[in-house]
Amino acid sequence: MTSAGPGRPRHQQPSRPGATAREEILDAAAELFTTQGFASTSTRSIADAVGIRQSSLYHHFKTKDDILEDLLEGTVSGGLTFARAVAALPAGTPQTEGLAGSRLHAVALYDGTQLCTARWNLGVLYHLPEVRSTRFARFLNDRQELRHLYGELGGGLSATAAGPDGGDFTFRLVESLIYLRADGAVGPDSPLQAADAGLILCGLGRELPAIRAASRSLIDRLA
Amino acid sequence: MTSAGPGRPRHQQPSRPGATAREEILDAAAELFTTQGFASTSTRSIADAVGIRQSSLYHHFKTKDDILEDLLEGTVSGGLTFARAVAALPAGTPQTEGLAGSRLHAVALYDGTQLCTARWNLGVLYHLPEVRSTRFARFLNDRQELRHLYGELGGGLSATAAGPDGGDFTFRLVESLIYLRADGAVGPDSPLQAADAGLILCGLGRELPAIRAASRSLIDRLA
DNA sequence: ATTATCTATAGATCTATAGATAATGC
DNA sequence: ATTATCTATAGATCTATAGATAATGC
Repeated sequence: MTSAGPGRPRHQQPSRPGATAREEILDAAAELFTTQGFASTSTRSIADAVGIRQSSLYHHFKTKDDILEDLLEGTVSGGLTFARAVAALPAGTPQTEGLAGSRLHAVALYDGTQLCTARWNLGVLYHLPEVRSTRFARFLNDRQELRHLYGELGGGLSATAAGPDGGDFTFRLVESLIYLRADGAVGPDSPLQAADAGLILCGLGRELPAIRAASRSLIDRLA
Repeated sequence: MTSAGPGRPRHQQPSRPGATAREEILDAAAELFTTQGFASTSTRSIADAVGIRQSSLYHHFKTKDDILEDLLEGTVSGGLTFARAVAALPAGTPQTEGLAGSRLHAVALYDGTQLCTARWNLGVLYHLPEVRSTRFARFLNDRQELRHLYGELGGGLSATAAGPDGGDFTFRLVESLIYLRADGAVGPDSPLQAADAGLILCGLGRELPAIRAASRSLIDRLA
């Protein structure tokens, strides 16, 4: 299903989505890390899931930590790019801020949808003690920047509109979708309603339909 | 500083709170599990932190999993006992439900305070994939019962007063304190404000001072 | 020549058990 | 006799490296 490139044929055939061997490894690792845990998942079990030998992983990744870093980075990079684009738009023009909070809503909806619909619920790995180390500084920095952008976008809103801490509160509500999903309350099947549910709480709920329309147009333009 | 009981003297002296060796082990394990991760923490490092030999752990616990089970159970048992007592009170009498939501508030405040002030932030272990196994059925069942009690207590309230899902939403907000604390926004120093902050969002905020007084009296009577 | 796989293995763990030893309480 | 510790170790891992092999592209 994959690398038509050179090299010795595989010991076993894989049954894994992914255009390249590297992507198959990432997908298998994501499944095992989220269902068995990171430290409990051996490089051997990842390799088995892909259909290659344990040592062959090291042709694609330098260490096991590198696999996790790639996965974590992938969960935040899209949202960060989107949030940067939204934050770069001039605020207050009818198109971008026709309704107070629509920029914040758009970012939250984008992120929340991603968290709910991604193939694996990798967010459960965010708070692993292992991830706090400087080894994952790039991911941690990106997540921190995203959090700050929420703060900026929520900064101009009234206290009730974005919750007690402004945009930072919205950020935390969006990330709480991770645990909703872990408990089975939300999933790829019912993503948008849940993301909206999180936002209703922000006080944005009063004008949700109009805000939703405004934020959708932002997403269409920027995503 | 501990077990004055019989047995050979310890190889090294511990510097760990706890009236018994068992409690010292639990405290050391809690620190290491929350800061290094469960699977990444070896039984040897727990023993080192206590000042005993690795194999001596097995006199107090049958397996490493048993240590985790004890710790998890300890985070939920107090709140469950309290919630059962509150739910057993007749609803609607002035003393117990003088204000709509004060029973729910009392339970949430009790749990939230515990999550914020406990010596270690063990809640970060709740969503470990390892914990989902039947091995931890007792903890999982207790947490599920607590969740149901939130649902009962929130069932009679208006939708806005307890959030979109009733008490279940309050349950999730309270548990989100775990991640607030992991991010340093809340801790043993600023527990009650944060727990209240979580509740403001439930819509209970409107009459918070009066509700707080009613729930405090519940806590004083039952805790 | 480059790429991707394989076999084989070093070296470092890690959990749990077996059995000896020392201190106390009866 | 009971309790709590210790030493020693079995047996099973686990990560990462070294070097051989096979397929492709130039």
